[in-house]
Amino acid sequence: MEIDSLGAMKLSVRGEYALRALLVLGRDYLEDDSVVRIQAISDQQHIPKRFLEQILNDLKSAGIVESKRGVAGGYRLHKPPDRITLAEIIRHIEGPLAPVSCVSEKFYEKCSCPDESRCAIRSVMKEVRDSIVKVMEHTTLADLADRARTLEQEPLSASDFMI
Amino acid sequence: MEIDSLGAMKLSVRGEYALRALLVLGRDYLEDDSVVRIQAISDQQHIPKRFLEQILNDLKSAGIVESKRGVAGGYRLHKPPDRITLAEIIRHIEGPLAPVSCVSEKFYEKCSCPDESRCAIRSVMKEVRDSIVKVMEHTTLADLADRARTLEQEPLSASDFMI
DNA sequence: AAAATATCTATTGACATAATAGACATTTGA
DNA sequence: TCAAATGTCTATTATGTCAATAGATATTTT
Repeated sequence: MEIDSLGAMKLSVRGEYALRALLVLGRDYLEDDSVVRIQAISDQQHIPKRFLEQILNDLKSAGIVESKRGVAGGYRLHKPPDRITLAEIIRHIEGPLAPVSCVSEKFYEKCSCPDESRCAIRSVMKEVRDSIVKVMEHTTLADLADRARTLEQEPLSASDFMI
Repeated sequence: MEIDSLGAMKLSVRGEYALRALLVLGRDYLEDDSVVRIQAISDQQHIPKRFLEQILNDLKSAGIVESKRGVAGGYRLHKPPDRITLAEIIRHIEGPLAPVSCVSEKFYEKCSCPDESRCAIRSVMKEVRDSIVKVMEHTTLADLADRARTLEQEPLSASDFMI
């Protein structure tokens, strides 16, 4: 293999930060209009603050979060956490969930293979896509927050060190 | 979303070319030592020849293909197509199959989140990883070649145009 | 010896990513 | 009313990878 080893089907750091930030907002979500400061998220999740600004701003334009300015300002989810799926978040931040664009539902692009409609690779990639989407569409920020709460209460198991 | 839209969990073009080239070698595989010329693969799959050289050379160092030099030279699979999985190929060309390195079996890397062992995102990403790996480990070049043969015999179905 | 092929190493242009920076707007509350 | 703390917006930069290209070399067959 090359020196790089960056990874094939990988989330960018930006996408990872987005998920981490939204997990915080999902956990702290209340029906009133309380907000969480960027600085708090940045501290808690070790995310560069200025970079996080951009990401949250981006998520705002997607209608996923909303913001309040001023001295008591900050961010909150724009809709309840059980109505925000991981698929929605990642599609906005990164684009297609599919491993190749020719099997993407939302971002289809023709590929360069000789006959796309009879491409065996494409047909396997469709399976991969479906299995990724199944998890991502099914999991909401509320699920994530629940899971986080559960994990916090559990003792550390040895099997969690290396997987 | 940003202007880019390159995609989150995507295969690189290099990886796609590798699969397409290997599919050709898988289909043409014979027990004798017959080889396929780079030029033939390049023509058939519309892959830039010089780029394909690099990719095949890389696959050779992985023990996936072997080559024969000289005027009747070319490439062939180093082992039977039913013993080469897509996972093996992509891991060599691109690295981890996991969406985040902290859930990778073969390329584990620590991530920057506060407590990896209790990270809810990680636990979801493990599910994603497992479902990707399940397909990739299970599918061999022989499966791919079979599938290609089947697809070629089938009439074009309308549903194959847009998915 | 000539022709056709693979091999190796280096380099390039384009692009995206991740991060940084500075100027600005808004809100609160002292 | 002003100052302080926050979010907003627009640029810019450093870095790195990807995809492709190029040139010189080695090997094999005829």
